[in-house]
Amino acid sequence: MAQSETGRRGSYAKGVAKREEILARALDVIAREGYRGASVKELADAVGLSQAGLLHYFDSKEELFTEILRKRDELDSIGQGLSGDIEHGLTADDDIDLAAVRAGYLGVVRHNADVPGLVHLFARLSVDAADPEHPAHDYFVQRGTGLRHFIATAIAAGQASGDIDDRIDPDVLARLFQAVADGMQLQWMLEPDVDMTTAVGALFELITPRPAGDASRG
Amino acid sequence: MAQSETGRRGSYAKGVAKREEILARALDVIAREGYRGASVKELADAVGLSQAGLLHYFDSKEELFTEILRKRDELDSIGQGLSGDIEHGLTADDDIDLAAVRAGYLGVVRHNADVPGLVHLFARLSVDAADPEHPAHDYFVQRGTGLRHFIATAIAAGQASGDIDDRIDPDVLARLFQAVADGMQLQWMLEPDVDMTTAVGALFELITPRPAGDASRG
DNA sequence: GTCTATAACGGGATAGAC
DNA sequence: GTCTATCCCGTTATAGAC
Repeated sequence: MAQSETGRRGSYAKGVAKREEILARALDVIAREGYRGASVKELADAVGLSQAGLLHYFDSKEELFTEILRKRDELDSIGQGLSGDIEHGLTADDDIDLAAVRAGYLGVVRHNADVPGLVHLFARLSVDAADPEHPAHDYFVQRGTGLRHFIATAIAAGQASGDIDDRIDPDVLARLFQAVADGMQLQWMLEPDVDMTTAVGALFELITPRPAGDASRG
Repeated sequence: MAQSETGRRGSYAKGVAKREEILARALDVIAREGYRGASVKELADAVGLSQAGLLHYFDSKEELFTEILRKRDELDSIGQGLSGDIEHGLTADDDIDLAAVRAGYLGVVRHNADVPGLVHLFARLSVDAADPEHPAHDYFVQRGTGLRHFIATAIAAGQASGDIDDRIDPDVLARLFQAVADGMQLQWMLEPDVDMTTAVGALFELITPRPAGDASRG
């Protein structure tokens, strides 16, 4: 248990910076070269450190990977600066609408196509983190909660304004959205030709009472 | 590469039987005690063989696990005897309706709650199998295709009879269903309290034009 | 702070006895 | 057909030099 926190002492500043640099680099490497049960060694090579050198900054492999995920979320989340919000509960509930959710989702899908390794890592960890003992368990729980809150808020707003079918509870619908996102991701990993956009677009269409809903809000 | 096929010679009969017994036993153990990156050794112990003894029947660890999954599918698939159909393309397309899909799904959900280890193994492998080189890759592709075909057929029928919203292409909807099933499974693994049924019920509700659709067909 | 070297372990696979 | 024994590999983690 070394410096798991973000620099509580002045002299840690350098170390923290290096940590960040390592994470950024690792993210980059995994994104491009893929994650095939990546070992600390592999990552160390990519980062330009020895295995021991890398573990100097992270207490264990699992902590390292959890940090990588967290960093990824920090960099590109649903919108642009959503990630902070996801973790702390959203700040400005009002200017969230389904168009934003949709746009954000499309952006993520587009981006993910460029970083298959990260997607793989993410999927892998989300399964492993099912174990309550796993270091990333809480991370995934919180991430899911925040994400659903974000979506549910948008849905509730849409229902209030009559744009969205109000038969379904917003929280339930949010779960549905999350499930579809994760599930389609899985299908895409298995068969990269599938178009995640179509399925999600269908879901959007299903929740709109009107027949033709191309974009924008009513 | 030993006897990967099902008994091509008479004298293999015993071996095949033993294989089956091993798989059944392994399934049972994983179901109850969970799958935590299970090793061949662990499984061998559970089955009452040595590691080498077990590998006498399976060429590699990965083949073993793929076989386990296949066996699971054989035993409990969506309906009762669906699995064979899934693999070979459905036989009787006519008597499939959404009620059957729904009932089948509910059955699986209920059953899965009793075998968390299997669910975990399945999820783990479906991620790993994204790699085209993975021995279970084709299995998952085929399984998905069959499953979606099954669902799409039911949907198409429902649309024809006016029970289902016909805005969405059946194949796309089928993907959506699969995604929801997989995605909810993931959420459930992370937080066992979530009720998979509710979300899927919501999806069913979304695709029915009518407000109150409790069960049965129109 | 970073390296080399190595410990300590566990994995899957294989050889060979029975 | 099954076991024991062993091999060889890769893993994480640590000790200690620089």
